[in-house]
Amino acid sequence: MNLEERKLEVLRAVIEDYIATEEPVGSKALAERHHLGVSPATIRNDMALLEEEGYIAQPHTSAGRVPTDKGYRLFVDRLAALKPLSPAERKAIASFLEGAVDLDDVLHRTVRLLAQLTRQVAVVQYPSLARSAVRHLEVVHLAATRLMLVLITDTGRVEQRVVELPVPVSDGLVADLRTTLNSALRDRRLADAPDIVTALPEETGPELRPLLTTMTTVLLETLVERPEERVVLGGTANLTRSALDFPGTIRPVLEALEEQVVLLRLIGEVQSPSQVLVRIGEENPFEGLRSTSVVSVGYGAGDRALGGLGVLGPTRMDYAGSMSAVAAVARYIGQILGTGS
Amino acid sequence: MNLEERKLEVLRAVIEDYIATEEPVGSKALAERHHLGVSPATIRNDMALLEEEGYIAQPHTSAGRVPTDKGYRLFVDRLAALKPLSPAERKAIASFLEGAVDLDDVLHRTVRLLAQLTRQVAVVQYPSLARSAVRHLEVVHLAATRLMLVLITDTGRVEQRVVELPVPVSDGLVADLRTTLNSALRDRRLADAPDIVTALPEETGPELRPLLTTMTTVLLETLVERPEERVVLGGTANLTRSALDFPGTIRPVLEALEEQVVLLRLIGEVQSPSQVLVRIGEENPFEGLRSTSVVSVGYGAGDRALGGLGVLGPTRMDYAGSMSAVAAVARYIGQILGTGS
DNA sequence: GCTGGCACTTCAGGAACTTGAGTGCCAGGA
DNA sequence: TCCTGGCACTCAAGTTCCTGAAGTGCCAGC
Repeated sequence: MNLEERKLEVLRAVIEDYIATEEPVGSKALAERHHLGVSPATIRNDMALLEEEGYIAQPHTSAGRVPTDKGYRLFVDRLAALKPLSPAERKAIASFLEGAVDLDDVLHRTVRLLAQLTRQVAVVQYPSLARSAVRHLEVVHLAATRLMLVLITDTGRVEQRVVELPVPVSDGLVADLRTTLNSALRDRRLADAPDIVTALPEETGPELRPLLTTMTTVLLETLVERPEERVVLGGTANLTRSALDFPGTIRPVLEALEEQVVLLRLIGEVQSPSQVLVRIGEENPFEGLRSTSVVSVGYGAGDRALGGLGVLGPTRMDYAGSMSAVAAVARYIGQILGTGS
Repeated sequence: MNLEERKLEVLRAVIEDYIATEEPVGSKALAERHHLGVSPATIRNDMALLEEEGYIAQPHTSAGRVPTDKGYRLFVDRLAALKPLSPAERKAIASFLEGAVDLDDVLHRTVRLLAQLTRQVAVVQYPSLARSAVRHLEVVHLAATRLMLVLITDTGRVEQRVVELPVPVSDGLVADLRTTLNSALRDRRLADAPDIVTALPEETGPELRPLLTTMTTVLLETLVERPEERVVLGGTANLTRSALDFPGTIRPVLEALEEQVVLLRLIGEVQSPSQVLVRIGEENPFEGLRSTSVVSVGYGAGDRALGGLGVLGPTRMDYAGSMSAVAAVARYIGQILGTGS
């Protein structure tokens, strides 16, 4: 084993021990717990080198070493093998999710499952509207001048908007509207809706045209252009597992987690399924999350990403385990939503 | 001012100062900050009496006094006048909630608003299905043997269930089903649905009967008997405002807040609107919430309670302010949902 | 290039002490 | 009968000091 290899082994050992003990790890402890085949003194030299290169640091002179963000990064990139899940974990995933009754239910169960598997904070994004396809568009005639537009997607999302009309409309006209909208949009992606819909009024009779225009405008504005992206959050109690993880308090973390915008940027940015993304400490774009890491992945049917999910925890977290769990759960959810429950 | 009156005044003063300073309050400080017209020595005597009766306590011999749960209870019952909201607060409520696009949006805004007004954790329950009325029932023919039942209530809730059928059905039959269900259930409360629905099959033709039975069974089972009660939570970061509020950690509190069941029992139990309920410390039915207080109230249209909302914080909280805020927001929400947005 | 030895640094924890806030009680006065 | 000022007492919190333990860096020797 040459110097470079051994240094990497030492880094791995430092990280593993630090994750396990939550305390700075010294050369002697390393020599005892890992059979590196060299003496503590040699390890000390290697550690001095690793520190020079910025992979580990000392909280104070007479303490052991602690991995830096850069150290974790190297670990994640080169050293962390995805561990296959235990049979018990696989079973937990399956049993946790069976019996879900609708989309809300599936996602709430998922977030609990992830939080439990990883013992971290879990975040699951609702399937993005833009990337979903229309399964059905219903128009409900609530009152003479009031319609409700109900959109049902192939991923199980249901969105509704109430629309006030300038003039009363008849039931017959509403039925026409329903037929027109459905035959034009069924099974099409919402992302494609703008193009499809703008051509519609020209193809229809003059009677339907104003109503159709009103409704497609609502559809585009509130469901396609400014779609309500939603996320579910769970396991926040896990933030308190170790008091040492966060400088001072968990307050900034909780505050960041309250912002949907933040959560969406963390796990909702377009990600291909099966490509696990890890953001470590300072790599995070948000002030309050500088001492946390985020492990996220897209989920979807096949290569079509519907949304994202992930976990968030202290930089001192079990990256290998989290990455495996996140990937496995995403695969599972992709299947469930792909079949259109 | 006789002894009893003065004792109450002293209790009020202790509570007010304790809430303001977060520190045990002594007789001298009280005499200075409140013009009670007596000397510290006299206040000391009164405090000794209040302590004997269990309204205040000493953390240790040489410290000032701290209110007990019993003290807060007396304060809330006899001393706390609802403070009228400031114009700024009224304006905040109105502007926060205008422009909400659907029910989810209304409730999410509400929870943020409440958390911000009270600087506590806020909880808002979705309008209870059982207490809502049916605005429309839609049946979507997804595939030959697969229907989706969509329920739209007058409070804006939309629930859907996918139903697999044993045999294929025609579009015409589905239309019949839709008409039958709607004419029977529209504008009726879901709580009354069981009675209405059981009589239905007998009144219909033999062709529709099996389908109708299947669908009403689903309707009753998943939407009436085991309805999905939901809540929205916000402002958890406020738990960290003062480190002293919770013995040890906020962990048990966060854990309790993750349980929908717990939240529902806290704010969802049938409450009449305009009757603010306060649960103080040990009065709470949950282990993890023994050092928190919950201020809750029902909201609804008129005297019909649709759901509950409230805030949760340390027992050392501003009861008067929280009660006012909770009541005002509930009134506002009741109006919005009553008009059927 | 590795190892054992050694001097050095720093933190954690405990003991002893001081300080200050606050109390309880009592005797005297309205 | 009730209030007040005075006084001795108690206890937590902060300060200082000390010691032990853990860990390092460096160096000479193999």
